[in-house]
Amino acid sequence: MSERRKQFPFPDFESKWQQLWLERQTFHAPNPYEPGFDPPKPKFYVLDMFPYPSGEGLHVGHLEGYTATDIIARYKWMKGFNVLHPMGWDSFGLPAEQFAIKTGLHPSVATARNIARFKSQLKKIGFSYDWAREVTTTDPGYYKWTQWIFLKLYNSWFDPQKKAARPVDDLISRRRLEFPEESDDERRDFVDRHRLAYVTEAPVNWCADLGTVLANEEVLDGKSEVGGFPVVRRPMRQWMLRITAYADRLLDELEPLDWPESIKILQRNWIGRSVGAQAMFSVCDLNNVITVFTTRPDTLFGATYMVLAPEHPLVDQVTTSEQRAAIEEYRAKMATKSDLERTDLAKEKTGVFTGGFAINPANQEKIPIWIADYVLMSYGTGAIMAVPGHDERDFEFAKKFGLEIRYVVEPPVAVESYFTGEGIAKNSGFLDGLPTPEAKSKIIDWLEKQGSGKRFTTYKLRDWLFSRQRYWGEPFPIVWRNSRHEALCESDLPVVPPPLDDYRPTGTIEPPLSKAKAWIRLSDGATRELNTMPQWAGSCWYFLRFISPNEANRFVDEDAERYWMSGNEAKNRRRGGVDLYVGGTEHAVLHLLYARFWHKVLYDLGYVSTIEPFHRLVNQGMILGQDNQKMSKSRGNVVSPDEIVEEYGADALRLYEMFLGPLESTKPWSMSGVEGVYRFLARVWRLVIDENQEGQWQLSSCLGTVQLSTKQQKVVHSTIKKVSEDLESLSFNTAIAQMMIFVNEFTSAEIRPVEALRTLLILLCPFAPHLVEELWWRLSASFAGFEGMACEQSWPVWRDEFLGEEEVQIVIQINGKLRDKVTVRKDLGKEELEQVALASMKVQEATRGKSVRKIIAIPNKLVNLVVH
RNA sequence: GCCGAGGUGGCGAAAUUGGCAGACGCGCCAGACUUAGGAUCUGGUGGAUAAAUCCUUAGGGGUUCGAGUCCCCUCCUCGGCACCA
Repeated sequence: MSERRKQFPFPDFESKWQQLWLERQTFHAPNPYEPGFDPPKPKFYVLDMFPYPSGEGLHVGHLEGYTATDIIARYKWMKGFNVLHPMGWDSFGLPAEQFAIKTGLHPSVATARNIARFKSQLKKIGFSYDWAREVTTTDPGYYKWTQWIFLKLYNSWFDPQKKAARPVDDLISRRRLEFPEESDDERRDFVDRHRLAYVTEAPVNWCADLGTVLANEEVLDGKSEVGGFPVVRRPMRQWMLRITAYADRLLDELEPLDWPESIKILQRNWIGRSVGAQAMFSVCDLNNVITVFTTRPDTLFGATYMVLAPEHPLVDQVTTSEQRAAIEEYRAKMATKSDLERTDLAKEKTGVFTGGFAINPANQEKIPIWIADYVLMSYGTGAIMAVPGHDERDFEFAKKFGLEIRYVVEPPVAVESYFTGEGIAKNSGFLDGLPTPEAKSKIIDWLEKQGSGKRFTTYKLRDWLFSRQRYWGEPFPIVWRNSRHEALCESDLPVVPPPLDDYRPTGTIEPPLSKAKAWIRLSDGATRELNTMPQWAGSCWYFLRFISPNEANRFVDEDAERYWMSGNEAKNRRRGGVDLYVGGTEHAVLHLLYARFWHKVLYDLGYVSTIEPFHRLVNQGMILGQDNQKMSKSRGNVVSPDEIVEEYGADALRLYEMFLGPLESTKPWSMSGVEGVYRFLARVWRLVIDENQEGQWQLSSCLGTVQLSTKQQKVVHSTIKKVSEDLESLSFNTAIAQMMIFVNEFTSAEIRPVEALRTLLILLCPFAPHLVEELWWRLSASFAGFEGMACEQSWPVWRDEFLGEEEVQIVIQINGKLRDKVTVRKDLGKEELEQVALASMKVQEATRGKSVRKIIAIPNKLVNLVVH
């Protein structure tokens, strides 16, 4: 096929226009105070999720979002906006390093090569990126500022009163005032416990095959998200970021964002705010209490036993000597099991009695304390009060081990076994007769008065495990001295990783950086932190660096940040952010949550002007292979953009990416579909260009400057309207369909009015920019109105008076079924419509011998006769 | 199990406030032009039927003059979470 002559000569002109756009800096957006900056112009920041440059290159799935944003960017330029549309590379992190290990190439070499490959692929598609703003997370000039932001996190704490991050210095001086007698070391310990970036020894997700720990978000079903290797829990000393401090703000400030509701729900579920109470149970014969969290404090009188997680610190003390052997056996069994195995056993409840008892604070009854793996150490307090009458899990456990079941809530309709809904309290002393919400509130008040409980909110969200035992990541700007961590000065940034030849995992928990003996030791005896940051670090703020990628003195230029991130509502400029952010759902709880967290910290400390980074978010759907399966190398169904550009051209690729269906939905690729839009582009070409006897392309002889017919006028203006409106709602597929209708209409015209073609070319320009520029340029040789480049024309405006006709077709129904169609004057009144309908021959036939009960007439639409 | 998104011709899909179901494209069929067609142009194309007509938006019920669209139930597909107290 490639031997065949192309239907239009895209190979001759695509690179020509790409070069011209570059040379003339057509899509360079000036910042405030820069030459060419035009203050009255509105701004528009349209952003893609930047890729990590893998060795595989791009496939057509990546390009769907990129094409959509490019069309919007070009459209906004034509609408008179100053458009920020940048691209860069998320080049640190596990995938890049795994690839490097596989191929034996140093990550820096492989990364540079992959970036070059990705960039040339993107350039061939004619995206209007402002390449002067390109950023690379592995560039020292970039990660200097990633490290700088880490220092801000390290040197801040979360003030619960203000619900905001504040410099840790404030905390130190405050502490000094409050506890003047405290030693420096004690004060440091206190401060270190409050930093937003802190070190802790905690059970973490260790993946031996990857040689690193992983964040909760990176572990799926007990396996690593990258590679699918087994992950086990083990205690290790790690860096954490205190994202949990922001849980409420991450939830509440999510509400006003223009994001898909489904993504908001994913984030809400991940944060998992749960409102209830803590209650304290004293342990019999021990001077100790077990604190539990419950969302149903109203069922306290129904708590007939307690369960501790096997790892709970009080298990040892509670266990009696008779039960110790059984408890130890159970705990040992649990310790060897991975999280996956533990949840797999979920079908059948297991557990062991500790021999110990606690006192139910509500009724002073003695209740047994068990341990069971259905109680998780990582949630709530790691201990529960079991209410088998009103909780499914407690019910199953109580049934299995013959524990007492007591019902304390009367359900609205009688149920067997257990009832988890709301009802009326019973068998609950002073709560009896109260509906659930009132009972909850009353028992909490009572607990608080007794000093044995309080209102409490728990979250599923855990602090963010921020260190990795990897080579290819940002080094921490931290050194250790006398087993204490210390921040480096800003002037020491960037901390550049040592040029290791052997950067593979060590096979132990020691990070690869431990191999760089000389790099580790500083002259003053301090040693460097050996962990590196996770992949997500660089992507937490890249959208800010795009604003001023070469700024040397600050992570982002202040004026430029205020300009590009500002909201469009004058009344609330804090409600700003990127105007349109397009990317896949896979980042719903990882990147999008982390980036929001960093942004809020930067906002609190006064470094950025908006509380949220991304005002409007759109998720593009996945593109499946032609076999309806997920595109993957192993299935052999990957479609590369290179072959499409070669065969059909960049414009056909762009157009098909948008024509195959709505942006948000999952849909399969089809090669014959590509041919379809390719044929459409060829029809546009032939609308303007003919082939002469010698086989050369020349302007068509059918072109002319003639008056448009009413019908043509209507097609032109309804196309302007449809394309404009569909672009605003990102309905690219239907916009293209309308342009096809336009072309079908004018293909059959004897003389093709140049004015109409000019409008079509402008509308098509954001979609198929190369073809349009070429035709525009060729037309400019013989016709007026084609000065400059097509992409610099202003967007056309439709006029309603050309949309309508004097006559409209009216549908006549009998009992809701279509019986006839008539053409009448537009806006004909109801009474006249009824007369017209009754006069119809078909209606008279159908209603003969029957009575017309009712007539519904909707002007310009239909008449429905109800007949018996 | 829970939460979310979906289910419309042979295929990808359209369808303001409920108002002609299937726009547009692919595929298929026929014709034209051609030495030729895997190019192009023109016409046709949801299903059943000889036809008038009837049926048709996963399935069932409901509201309505009128339902792809609103309400209730069931089934299926995809995505997320998963003993979260």
